[in-house]
Amino acid sequence: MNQGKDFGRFEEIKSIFTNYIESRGSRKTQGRYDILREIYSLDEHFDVDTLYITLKNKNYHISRATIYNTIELLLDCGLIVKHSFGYKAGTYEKSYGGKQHDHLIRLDTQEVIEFEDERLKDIAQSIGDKYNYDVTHYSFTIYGKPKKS
Amino acid sequence: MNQGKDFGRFEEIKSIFTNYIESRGSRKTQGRYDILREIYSLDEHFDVDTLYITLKNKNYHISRATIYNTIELLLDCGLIVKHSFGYKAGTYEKSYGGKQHDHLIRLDTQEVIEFEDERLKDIAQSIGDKYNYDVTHYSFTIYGKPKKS
DNA sequence: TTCATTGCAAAGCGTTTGCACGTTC
DNA sequence: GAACGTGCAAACGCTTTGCAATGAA
Repeated sequence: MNQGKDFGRFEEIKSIFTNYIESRGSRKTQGRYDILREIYSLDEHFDVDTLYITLKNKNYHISRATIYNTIELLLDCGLIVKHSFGYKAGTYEKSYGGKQHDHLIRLDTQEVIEFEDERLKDIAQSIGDKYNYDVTHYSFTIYGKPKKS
Repeated sequence: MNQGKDFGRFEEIKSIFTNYIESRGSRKTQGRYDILREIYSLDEHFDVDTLYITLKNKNYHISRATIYNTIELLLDCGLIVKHSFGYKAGTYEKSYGGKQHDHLIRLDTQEVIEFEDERLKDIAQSIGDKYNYDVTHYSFTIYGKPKKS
């Protein structure tokens, strides 16, 4: 089960976060770990408000401000990605341990089709090498419309 | 000169827009063409507010609401792209006749490096074919940090 | 003439900020 | 104990909306 898989890796993820926090000289607060755990227990995209409500319903006492603060940290250390397909901003997703997928957007209806293509990884890698970057993740989005045939 | 190149194609671009407007049964207003022309005279990214101010300074009497309205149409017919690198939303760019380029984002500083890679076009095409889509454009964004070497 | 489009200003919505309080180090 | 982080609410900035006026068809 998916959730199980992610939770199995959670210690690893948590330590990535811990290392990052320590490297910044920031503080390891309970709320930050609660948010990280909640995000990694989700199978799909999330937005801040939904996450806020979810945490509230689970009786965590965490404000939106803290969520935004934590998301900033998680983005910086590459544990989540901010999705943006050219619309519907403010959507995030965990980015560690999942299967890479990318998106085909239908321009007239904004329908989203997910696809996988292994070639992209190599290209990302080669561009990273070219500029001497470690690649954390990448995003490939295609826009189009069904062929009129 | 770059601007000259784009203006040379402007009639073509304009007719794409006209065809799209007609296909929707919408109206061909002066403002819409003014906005299109202004966007295609720009060499780089733009945001709505800058476009609004620019038009205002050129003594066009066009409101933000109209700009948003027109941008919606231009997005729908693929003449512009909404950029989003995971931050700094609300940035647009013309997407017809320009050279395809993609982006490598430095996660800690958000510096943007532009690169070109012809392989992406083929991949976009092959994915489009797979789902029977005409590909209008695509966007490949890589996130990472400089190697610590 | 009709009705889509416009301008304007107000409203909406996601995100950020200021401040006093609470917590980590 | 000293900062940093937090919660709250107000502020902010971008985008959308309601409505009367305008203008394309």
